Amino acid sequence: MDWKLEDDRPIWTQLTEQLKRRIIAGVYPPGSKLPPVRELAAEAGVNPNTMQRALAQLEQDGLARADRTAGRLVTQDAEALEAVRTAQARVIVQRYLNEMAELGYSREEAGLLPQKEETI
Amino acid sequence: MDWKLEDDRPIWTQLTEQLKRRIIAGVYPPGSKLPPVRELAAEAGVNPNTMQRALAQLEQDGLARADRTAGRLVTQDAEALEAVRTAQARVIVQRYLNEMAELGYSREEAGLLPQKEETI
DNA sequence: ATTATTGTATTATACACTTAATACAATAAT
DNA sequence: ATTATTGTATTAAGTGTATAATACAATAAT
Repeated sequence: MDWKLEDDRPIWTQLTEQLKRRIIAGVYPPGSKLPPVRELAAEAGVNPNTMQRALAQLEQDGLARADRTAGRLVTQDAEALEAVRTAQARVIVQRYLNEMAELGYSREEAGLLPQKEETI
Repeated sequence: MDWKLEDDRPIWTQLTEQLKRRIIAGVYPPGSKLPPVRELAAEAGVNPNTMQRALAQLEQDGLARADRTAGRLVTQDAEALEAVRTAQARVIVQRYLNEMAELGYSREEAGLLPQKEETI
């Protein structure tokens, strides 16, 4: 999974999102140690300050906590992770349906398109 | 349809998107005259300069053109409008599927959820 | 004990976005 | 003819984002 950054939203928010996705997807398993800020920043090609900000948000969202010098650990609360995952999914589905509705697609059309997106 | 503005992306890009949606949805029919910049700006609660920028982008995308003092007219090319609509839909569907995949949902799950989003 | 690694903080700079306040040119309305 | 309306341009100020360059404190590694 690469670091994909668009330029229309603050980088640090996008970094937080992608860190969340990696944690949810098991790239950084519960209880494991995250790579150091500087390393993550280098990977993503951003300034360490920017990655630091993204990690601070991750921490505020309860998905990791810093141990000063021991590094930064992913939360071990598997239920919390699953809760985040379903919450994210709900947001994504709702936004999808909303956007399609604004384009004038019916609920049925919007519901069917993701299964055969070649037909669009 | 209200002017919904989030604060994590430039306002002018969001305004352009919503103007597009209104045109596609027929709020501003093909060939019709758009409200003046100042009026649109007042409606949306933004600075006229910001709305001006959004309209300039709309123009660059070929959905309207300005007549100096006669106001700004929506394109009459209905086919172009339909093309924009399907292009938008394609983007939305693809992004939806991509985001769900990143959360670890299979193609089938992602395709089914929009039809019964209550189950999430 | 010394060194390296880690998270964190600070200061300065540059840039894009947004608002505010005007102003101008062209033409529609009167 | 005069006025109002329209799109457009300009200048200034404030804010948030991102980078760059350092520095510090705590502790793991040696």
